[in-house]
Amino acid sequence: MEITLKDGSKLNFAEPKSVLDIANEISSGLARMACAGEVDGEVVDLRTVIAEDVSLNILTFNDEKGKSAYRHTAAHVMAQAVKRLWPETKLAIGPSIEDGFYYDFDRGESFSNADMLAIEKEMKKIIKESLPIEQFELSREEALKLMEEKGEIYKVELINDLPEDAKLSFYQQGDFVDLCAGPHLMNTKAIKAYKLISTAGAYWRGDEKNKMLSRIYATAFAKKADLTEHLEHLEDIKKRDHNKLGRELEIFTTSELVGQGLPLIMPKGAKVIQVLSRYVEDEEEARGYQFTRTPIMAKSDLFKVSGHWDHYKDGMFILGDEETDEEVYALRPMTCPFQYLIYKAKQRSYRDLPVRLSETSPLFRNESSGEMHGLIRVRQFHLADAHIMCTPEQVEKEFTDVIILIQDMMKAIGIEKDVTYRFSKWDAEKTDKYIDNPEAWETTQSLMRNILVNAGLNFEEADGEAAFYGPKLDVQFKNVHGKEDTLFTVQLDFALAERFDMSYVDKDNTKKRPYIIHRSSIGCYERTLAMLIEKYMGAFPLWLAPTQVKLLPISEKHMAYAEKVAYALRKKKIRVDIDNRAEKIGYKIREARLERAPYMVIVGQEEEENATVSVRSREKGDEGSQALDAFVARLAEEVESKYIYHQHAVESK
RNA sequence: GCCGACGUGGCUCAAUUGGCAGAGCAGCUGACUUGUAAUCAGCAGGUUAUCGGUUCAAGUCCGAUCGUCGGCUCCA
Repeated sequence: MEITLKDGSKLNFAEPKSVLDIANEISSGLARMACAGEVDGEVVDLRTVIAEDVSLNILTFNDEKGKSAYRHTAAHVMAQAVKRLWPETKLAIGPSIEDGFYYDFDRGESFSNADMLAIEKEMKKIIKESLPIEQFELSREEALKLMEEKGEIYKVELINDLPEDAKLSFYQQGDFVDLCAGPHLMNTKAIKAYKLISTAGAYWRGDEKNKMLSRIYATAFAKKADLTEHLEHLEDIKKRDHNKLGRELEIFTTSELVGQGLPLIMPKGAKVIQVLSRYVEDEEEARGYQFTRTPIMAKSDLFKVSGHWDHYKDGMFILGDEETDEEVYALRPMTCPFQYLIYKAKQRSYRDLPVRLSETSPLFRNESSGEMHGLIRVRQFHLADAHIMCTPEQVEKEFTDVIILIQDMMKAIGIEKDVTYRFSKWDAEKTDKYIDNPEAWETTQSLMRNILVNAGLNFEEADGEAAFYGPKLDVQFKNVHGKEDTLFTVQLDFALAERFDMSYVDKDNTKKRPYIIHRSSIGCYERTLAMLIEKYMGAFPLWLAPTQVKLLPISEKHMAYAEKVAYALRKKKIRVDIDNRAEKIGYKIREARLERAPYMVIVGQEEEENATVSVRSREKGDEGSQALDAFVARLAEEVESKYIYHQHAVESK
């Protein structure tokens, strides 16, 4: 047989050989590093015997899939340690994940810090014992018998749910056996560096109706130094956490008196949001949006028509008591029905379409108590929301224009490379979650997929992530903890025009249903602000910075000149703060740096005499002195160039 | 909502493991009038998240509530 390696070279063998043997043929060093193999693109165990011509890639810890096999093995070692310490513990599942691995256990109680240390210690023993890891397969009957004997009820459930013809693969190391498709390393001693990170509750099979198990998150690396680096990285991440930094920088605060999920945006945070929303509204207006202002609450009847009452009543703030009151109101969880009624307030002709209605909407959602997180998940927030009512012929262009708008917004705030796109579809199984109209779902989804493909977007598809009334394009962003959230969304709604009896009169003088696109441009301001804090570690780009110039007079004697400089800057709409305290200049600089001020301007006797300023920028540090006029012009231009960037984009279309 | 950890001046943290709540920074007042990452001195600031219990005695132990954090579930 002939084996083709990654670099194109070929090896010939007369006898069948395992992946590990072949790795050994290449070099003993590679064999030591090998975690798994990839045969004709399929990941296989090192034990897999190859008997025919294939292309083979030996995977090490440096390959994602090799890393995954390595960590999965570490997960088995951890599970073995837990079983040794607490034999009654039942095993659930233990996969590798992005930065490590976890294992879910049912021990009746959760793991304490002391338990975690004990587990780490036991893992060390298991690794030292150099237990060979062996793979074997069983028939369904034998597999069930083995797992039942061991009392592994979760494994029994897993086996029963596997298809009839599934191979039932097991891995064994010493006294420990686990149902597992692999691949795995050859011996427990291969695990060099590991660390238990945290414990958490997790529902069996991710269903809240099931029992809550105890999950242990951990990680493993091939080198100790890499583990240390990873742990340091985790510490660093905490420093950019918007929830900590945002409070330190006086962007927002919270109060127990106000309540959970109700952040108080402080002047600096409010300034960033104001600058952003002015920008967004100007951009939208330039692209043909009209603005509305609609009530923050409505009678329950409105939400009953839209269907939100059925789907999300538990998530709404309801004013009044349905049992006793004649009329019940609710704070609005979304803007759509209000804008639909504006659309319906007059007769629409095909000539009027598309109608693009935009609003910076305060919205209220009664999120469950465990869901709130800083500014990312809150109970009151402000969405840059809009609804586009258009004809079927206009849908593709309108949808594509929304994508362009969102991409322009992302460029403006500098995050276009930090996001991923998700095409969120319905799930035919979950009939209670989605409007039951399979045909409409299929038509709308294929229409949307075409639009996304034509727009050249690189997107993943996700089942069961759609809105109840239609599929979505979600723009996803990962926060510092690696948790993914939707930042922006565009939705194709095939259902609500019908429910609200919305129409337009077409060329042929018949009434037709418009298509509706729901979209946010810059998303919800609170969440976007959180993302910006983490992205820039509080050092906002100049045009967004709450304070653009921090003016630092050398002493109180130079306050008058400082005021003059401030006036010159403010005339150009540059946001200036003067530090007029009787402190030394070094002290003032230190504080201005901690505030992340983009520019510091130092003025003293020398500057006053020559009508100059001494500039210190966030990027370059001390830039020396410049003529006041020149500095003002430079800054004004730097801010302006950012702001008008996309206006040009519109004009050039 | 569920699992777990946590809650001491604005912030960061002490308090001999049940025995007088304390420090630094920030704040205020005064002095200094300063040239590129912390000037000096003084003052003020706490019903230890809240409520209840155990005890001669509770920041510390127990219970409930509220809130924060990490997960799970959910996210129109």
